Amino acid sequence: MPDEIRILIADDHAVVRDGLAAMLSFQPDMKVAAHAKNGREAVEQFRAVKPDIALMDLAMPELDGVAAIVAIRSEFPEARILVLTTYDGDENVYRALENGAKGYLLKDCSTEDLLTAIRKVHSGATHVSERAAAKLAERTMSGPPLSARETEVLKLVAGGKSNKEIAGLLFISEGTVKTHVLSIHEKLGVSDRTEAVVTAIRRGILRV
Amino acid sequence: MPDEIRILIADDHAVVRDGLAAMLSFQPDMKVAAHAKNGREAVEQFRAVKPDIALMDLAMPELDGVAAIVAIRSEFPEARILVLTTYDGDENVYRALENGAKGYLLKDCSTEDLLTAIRKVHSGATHVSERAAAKLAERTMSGPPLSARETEVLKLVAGGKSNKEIAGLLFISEGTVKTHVLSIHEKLGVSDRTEAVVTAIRRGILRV
DNA sequence: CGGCGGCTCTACCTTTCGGTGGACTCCAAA
DNA sequence: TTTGGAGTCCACCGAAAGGTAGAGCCGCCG
Repeated sequence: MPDEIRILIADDHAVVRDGLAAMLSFQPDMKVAAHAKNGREAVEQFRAVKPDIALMDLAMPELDGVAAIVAIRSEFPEARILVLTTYDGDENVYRALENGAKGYLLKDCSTEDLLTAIRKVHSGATHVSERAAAKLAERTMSGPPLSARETEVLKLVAGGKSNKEIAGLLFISEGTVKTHVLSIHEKLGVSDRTEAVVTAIRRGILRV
Repeated sequence: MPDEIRILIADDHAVVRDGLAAMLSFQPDMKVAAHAKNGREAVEQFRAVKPDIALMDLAMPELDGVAAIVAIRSEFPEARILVLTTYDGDENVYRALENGAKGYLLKDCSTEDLLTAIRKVHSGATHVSERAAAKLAERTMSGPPLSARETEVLKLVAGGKSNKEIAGLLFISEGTVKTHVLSIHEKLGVSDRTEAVVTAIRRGILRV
């Protein structure tokens, strides 16, 4: 059957994978071609079965969804990847689409939405859910992104490190760390390190 | 058919609900009796259909899983509720079981594990996954729980409030706030407010 | 080439936090 | 009834963080 859509499901939750597979098994024009429980497996399976669509969660161990997208698209630039994930901050939406995902759906969408999205992406279109699009707009609105160094500092702040400890770990002066922390405050629109960390977690810049 | 297990699925993600339903539809001895997309609906649906088992996620809007468990069990003390959720801190495992959940599974379990757990709980036994049990042990090990007041203070700390601001909001002195923050540090095993917030989020004491 | 942004550093100041060591009430459990 | 924990308050100290105002270096892009 030539019009069958062959699908790769990548999600670290077995019950979600199996549930999706069971759900898709009712669709005559779709077939689950492979499963993957982390990003590494997703890349391997993509290479092995060359699915028409990859349904990809973002929060996965070993290699996260964005990294898997990057790896797959560097090898198969035509890959059609549809992100299907839970509520994630704007940063994840941005990173996924920036790296070539063709669609972005939240898991609270309906089955019909999912099937529609799969067919749309398979036909070459893109599909971003309203809420994901809203998050993207949010991210675009909310000022310049953190630099690599700032993100590095922020991670250590989230680990409860003091400015002095961070300075030691990064081989820079405590004053420089303060400068970074202050520009993090500005960019995130907060005024202390605790709120900075919470905001970053909520927006998907940091993981817990 | 007298041995059919009638199941209520409560999860805020439609694709997860539908996926689980599709998966369970392959089991001849099980039947999905109702769906609920939040805690309030879960209580209503439980009352309406009186399922043999409720499969309950914890992170839900309107009324969270634990609150729904409390409500259902106050009305139906014999209710058999099986929690099926993603990685959650030890605090959630504790609260769910403390309030009468009969089982606790993580979503990364296999389909067989889930079916086994459903049958076990239906037969009157309890079923807690290894990883959930490990979290429970962790919680038991990690000292006394936060008091209500301390949790209240911690929420405000997570909101980026200073001790002085918290004092104003709670109508207590700044010194008292400091006392609370210090005992939060002790109980969580940290030494600054930022780490306290991150630890609390990881353990499920605070939500982002 | 010139400008801009990221990264680094310095100096100085004020505010906040972390930590110690108390003290007093109230209430519940032993 | 006594003990203990929670919650409230106090005073004090040094350390850390927040904030300001610079400055220099480097690499990229117009």
